[in-house]
Amino acid sequence: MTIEEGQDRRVRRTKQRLQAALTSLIGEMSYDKITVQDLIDRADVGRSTFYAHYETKDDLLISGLDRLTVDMELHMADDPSAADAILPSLGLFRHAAENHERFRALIGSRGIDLVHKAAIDALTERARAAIDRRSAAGEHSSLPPDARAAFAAGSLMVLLTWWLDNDMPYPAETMADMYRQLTATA
Amino acid sequence: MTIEEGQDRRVRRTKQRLQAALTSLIGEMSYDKITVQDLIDRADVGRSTFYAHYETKDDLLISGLDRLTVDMELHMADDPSAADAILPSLGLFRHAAENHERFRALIGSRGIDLVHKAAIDALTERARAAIDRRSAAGEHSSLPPDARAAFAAGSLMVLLTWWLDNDMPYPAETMADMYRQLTATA
DNA sequence: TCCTGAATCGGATAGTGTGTCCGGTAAGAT
DNA sequence: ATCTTACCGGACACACTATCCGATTCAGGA
Repeated sequence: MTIEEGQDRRVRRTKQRLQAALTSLIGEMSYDKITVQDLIDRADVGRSTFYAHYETKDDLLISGLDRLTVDMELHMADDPSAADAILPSLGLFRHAAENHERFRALIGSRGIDLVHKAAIDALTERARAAIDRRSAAGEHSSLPPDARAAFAAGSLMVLLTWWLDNDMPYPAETMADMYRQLTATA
Repeated sequence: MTIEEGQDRRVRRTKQRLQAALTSLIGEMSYDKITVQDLIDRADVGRSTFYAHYETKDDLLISGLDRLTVDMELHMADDPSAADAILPSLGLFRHAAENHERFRALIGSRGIDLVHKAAIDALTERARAAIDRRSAAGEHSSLPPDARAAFAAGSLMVLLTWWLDNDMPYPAETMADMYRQLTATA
């Protein structure tokens, strides 16, 4: 549930504020230390108002996640290698580099597990589609497609996490190359 | 801090009880729903007694983790392919198959993130050592050892997780083979 | 066996956070 | 202008945490 158009202005404003409060707070403290009280204080919104829109703190987080995954998908589509790779990683690495503050807070070993999992799910789905496309095109692999997809998505996240954790010691292009090399056999 | 020898019998008994209570409860409900009250009820131990030994619930969990990682290491050492692979996976897959209830509760998408991370850390360290050994033996790789280690550990966990989540549709041997194939270029 | 110190009990307590409720108010929609 | 809906804000019941302390039990050495 991203913020939709056909709602009362007040509703949009409130959701907007809460989302902003969350991202702003995530930058300051670890996610699980954030309380609902913190959120409504920062958003300057009444307590009951929060619960009128979201069940829990996690709910608010997940609501905002759509944008993240959509963004990821979007940037992966721009990748010049999108055609031949199961998961075109260059666009993703570039996107992560551009938004590294946000990405570091959300993904990575100090990130939020919920987000991490959501990202993996999105990537797995994409990988699965690419694999099916390939096999429809006549490519044969002895490995089960599910496992290949899980591997492709998981190992990409592993590299991305490592990269973010280590302050991005290489350019996005190098990372994409690394990923391609490491998963060449898949 | 595993349960050590040189302590008062009562201390050992208490810790033993609490550890048992935790593992037993993990089998019944998700880890984050478990409260300290649940633990001391199940262990039949006073509240203050719990806090005399552990700071928090996580503390208790982490204390018991040593055994898990040591077990993993142990079983990986028994692996016949231990010599030539960066991470010998067969022993691990077999060990996971034998204790699949426990492993499913701890690792995997429905598992406990803390445990997952601890396992990755242990594997990464092991992989790092193997890589250093190789490079000392004259092997050259264009990829940074840190990244290789993170990739080896992470992708092994990905496969293990996928395997456990999907009710182990293949024997451990097949999984180990899969892992070897998928990471052949590393 | 007896004694001493340590561990445990158990119940009280302060503190924090959650989630719900409701009457009153303010702001949007038509 | 009026009707509708969202919001406020404070109160409330509840759950869980973490600490404390006097009383009790128990382990292990003399």
